[in-house]
Amino acid sequence: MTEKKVDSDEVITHPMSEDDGISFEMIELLFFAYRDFVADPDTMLATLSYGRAHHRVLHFVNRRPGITVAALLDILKITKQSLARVLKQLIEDDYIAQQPGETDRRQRRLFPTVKGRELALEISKCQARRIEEALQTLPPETKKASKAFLYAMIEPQGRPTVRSLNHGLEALTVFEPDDSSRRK
Amino acid sequence: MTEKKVDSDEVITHPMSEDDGISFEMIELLFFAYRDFVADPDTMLATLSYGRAHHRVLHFVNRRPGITVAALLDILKITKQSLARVLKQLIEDDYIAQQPGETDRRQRRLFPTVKGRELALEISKCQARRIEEALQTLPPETKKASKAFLYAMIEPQGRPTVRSLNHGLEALTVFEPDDSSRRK
DNA sequence: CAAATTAAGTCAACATTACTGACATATATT
DNA sequence: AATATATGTCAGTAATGTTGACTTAATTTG
Repeated sequence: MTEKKVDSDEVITHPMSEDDGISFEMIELLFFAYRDFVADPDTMLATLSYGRAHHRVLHFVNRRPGITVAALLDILKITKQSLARVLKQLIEDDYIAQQPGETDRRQRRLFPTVKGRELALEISKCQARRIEEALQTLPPETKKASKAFLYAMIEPQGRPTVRSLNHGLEALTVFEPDDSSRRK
Repeated sequence: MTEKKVDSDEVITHPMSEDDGISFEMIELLFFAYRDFVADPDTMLATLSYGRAHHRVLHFVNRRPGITVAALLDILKITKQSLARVLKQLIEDDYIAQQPGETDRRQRRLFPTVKGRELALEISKCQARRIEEALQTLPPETKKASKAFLYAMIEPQGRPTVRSLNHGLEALTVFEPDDSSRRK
């Protein structure tokens, strides 16, 4: 019966700290850095009544024009229903257009419109500016080291996707999984 | 009247790439790394029917036992209402306890219970493990460089808070703003 | 001391983003 | 012809966030 104590007795007053052998600093840096990192896009998109979800869809469609819905779902790790809502709006508002797949006409491939590309670039520029400004104040090797760290923080099975976005390995689930004759 | 073109004409087929002078790689690394970073806590807390919001409240209360509601709102940058909902549950479930402030009895200072501390530590350990595993594979200077980068990514006005969490500058809006006679 | 301010809680209403599960349609594949 | 796949859609629900107005209690200020 010692389970239920008086409130003032069971309370802990000393802070959790690095003494516990845990890198709280890094944990919190990730939290705060990411929070501020997405704040800019959030603000910009709010003027269009769009949210973070719209941004992500717009971004990856611009990074992989012709991406299929399935591949997009795989990147975003959200459900079809969640995607459908924001995608519908983006298409209605002419930021994204659909075209049936040439080889597989069940697919509805997603492409940015000119308007969509402009918006995506505007937002990315804003985020890139924050990154560049942060790096400016630091030694040049910081960028490489940070990239390596963030990359290692990603689940192994997600890493190929990330790489493919930057090195044009388009046949890697993301783009044209049918045209995989070139690799593998 | 050249604004409204046929769909197939106005579509953009080439990917946005680093050629546009923007570091998309870093942007996406932050996105994917953060997504996987919060996935572990999300999973653990889901078993308690808690979400990310609960985690954040629990975390900072453990990092700053005795924190006031106002200071917590300032860290989390959410509204009183959003906080109230999750805080109420955490108190009901005996993860967090309230005590009136000694000098200012309007305040309801928040403390972790033993149960709350245990949960917070468990989650932090999990996140720290991911960080340490990532760093293990990389040169030793990576940690310092990454910390510096993430720190520089935070809005300047938020940086003192981050530092205070790690260096016990408790009198910095976060903890005991009344008892500021000791420093300053 | 009375008035104003502050810390916190509460209520109502609402928006966004996410989820699940079931079902429909068209197209490919076997 | 039967099955599988890609996508869309519907209904219902949950978590998290917002705003604005109001209350209570305690502190500060004129």
